[in-house]
Amino acid sequence: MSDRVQGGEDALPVKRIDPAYQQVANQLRALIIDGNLAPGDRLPNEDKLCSRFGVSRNTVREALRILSSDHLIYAVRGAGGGTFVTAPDVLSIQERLQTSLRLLTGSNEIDHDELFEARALLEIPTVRNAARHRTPEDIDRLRQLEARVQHAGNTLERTENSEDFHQAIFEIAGNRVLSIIAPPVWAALTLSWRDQSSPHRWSTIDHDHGRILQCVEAGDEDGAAHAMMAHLRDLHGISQGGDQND
Amino acid sequence: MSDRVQGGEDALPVKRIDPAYQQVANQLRALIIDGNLAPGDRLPNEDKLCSRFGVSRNTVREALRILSSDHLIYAVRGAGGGTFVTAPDVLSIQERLQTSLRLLTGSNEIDHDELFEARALLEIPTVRNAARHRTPEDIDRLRQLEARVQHAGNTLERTENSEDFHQAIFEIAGNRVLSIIAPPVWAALTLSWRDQSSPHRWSTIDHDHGRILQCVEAGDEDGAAHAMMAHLRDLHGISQGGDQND
DNA sequence: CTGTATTTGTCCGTATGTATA
DNA sequence: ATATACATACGGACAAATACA
Repeated sequence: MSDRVQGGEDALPVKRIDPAYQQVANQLRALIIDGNLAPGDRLPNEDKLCSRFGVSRNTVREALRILSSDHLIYAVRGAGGGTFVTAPDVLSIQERLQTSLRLLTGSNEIDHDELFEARALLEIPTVRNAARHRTPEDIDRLRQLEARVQHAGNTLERTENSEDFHQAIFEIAGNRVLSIIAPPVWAALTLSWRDQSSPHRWSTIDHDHGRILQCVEAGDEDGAAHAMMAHLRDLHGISQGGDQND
Repeated sequence: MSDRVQGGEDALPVKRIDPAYQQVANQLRALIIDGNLAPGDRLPNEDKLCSRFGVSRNTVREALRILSSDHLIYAVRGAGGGTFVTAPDVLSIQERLQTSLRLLTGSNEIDHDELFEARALLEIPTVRNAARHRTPEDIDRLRQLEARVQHAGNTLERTENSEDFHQAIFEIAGNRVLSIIAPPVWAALTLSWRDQSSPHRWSTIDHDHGRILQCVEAGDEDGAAHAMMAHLRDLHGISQGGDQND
C-alpha cells in the first residue's frame, strides 16, 4: 500500500530498493496481517529466520524490532521463549494515534479548531447514545467517577479522572471504535491549548459533569447533548461554536 | 503513559527492566516528540550515539529501527547522509490506524455495526459542513470525481474512485482531523463486510452520489445528510439504522 | 573522472542473561 | 544443580552508497 510508485513524469515502473531488514519485516508483517500467523503463534527462532531469509542474525533482529515497535510481536527470553505474535491491544493503538496527532499539531498541520470540532463530533452523539443505553450500574459508575474528579488532590489527578469520566460515557454508549479514537483527540487538544493559560475553573467543570450525569440518568438525549456541548466549550475556551450542530 | 506500574496486590513500585535498545529508543523518541529534535534535524551518527549511550552499535541500530518503524526518523546512506527526523506524514498515520482497526476486526474486538456507526457519525456532519462551505470549484471537483466513478473499468477502480469522492467531501468540509480518521474506518468496514457477498449495485451507488452532489451544491444540509445516510446504508447493507440520528 | 572520506547496511563470532526442563 | 534453548548485547570487519575535492 505504501510502496506505490511515485507518479512522476518519467517514472519507471520500479520500486526503490528496500534494505534487507525492511524486506524481512514486510514479509513477516504480511503473514501476520493476513492471518497466516495468528496471535499467540510462535515465530521460528532467530537462527532459523536467518537461514530461511538468507540474511544475518543482525538483519533479522532489526526486522523483529520493527515489528515489535508495531506491536505485532513480542519477545520472551529464555528456554521455551521466543518471538510471538501479539493480540492487538487497544492501548498501544491509542498511544500511536496520540503521538501522530501530537506531531501534526506541533507542526501546525492541524489546528485547535479542527481538534475541537472533531471532539464535539465524536462526543455529542456518544452522550446521546449513552443517555439511551444507560443502566443503573452505569449511573453508579459515573457518580463514582464524578466524585473522584472532585476529590482529586492536584490538577494532574483531576485531569486524569475527568478523562476517565468521559471515557466511561463512551463505554456506556457502547461503540468501541469511537472509544478508541476519542482519547487521542483529547490529548492532542489539551496540548494545542496550553497557550490558553486559563487555569481550569474546576467548579464550572464539576457543575458541567453533574448536569451531564443528570441528563444521562434521565435518558434526556437532547439535554445531555446540550450539556456536553456547553462542557466542551468550557473546557477548551470556545465562546461560540459556530459550526456545531447540537 | 504505557509505563505505569501494574496495580497488582503486592506490587512494588518498580518498573520492569527494559532492554537496552528500548531505552535508547524511548529517550530519542521523547526528544523528538517534545520538539528538542525538530523535523529535518540530523541525529548524531551511529558511532557517536554508541559512545553517548554507552552501548554497542548494534543496540543503537535496533533502537533506530524502532523509531523508523514509528515513522519518526529515516536513514540516508553515504557521505552527508545520516539519520534524520521526519516530518509527520498523514499517509503513514492512516496506514497504521488502518492496520490496527483491521487487526481488531479480525479478532472480533470490534464489529461491523460499530464501524458502520462510526462511519456515519463522521460522515454525516461532514457532508453538512461541506454543503455549507462548498465553492463552485468544489462542485466542479466533485462532478469530475463522480464521473470517474461511473467510467471506471473494474470493481477495484470504482471502489478507489468512490473513496476519492468521499475523501473530497471531507476536504471540502475542511476538518483535517476527520479527514485523517475516516479512511481507515472505511477500510476496516469493507473488510468486515466481505461475507456480505452482495455484488455492488453500482447504479444505486451512482444515483446516491448524484443526489449527494446535488444537495451539497444547493447548500441543502439536511438533504445532504439524508442522502449520505441512505448512501451508507446502500453501501454496507444496513436496512434500518436504529441508532442513527440523521 | 577519480579517488577519498563519511555514513549507513550487513555479516560474523562470541559472550551474557534468563527461563525451562 | 546442571544442561539446554533462547533472546540480548558486544566488538570488529567489510560492503555499498553518496558527497566532495
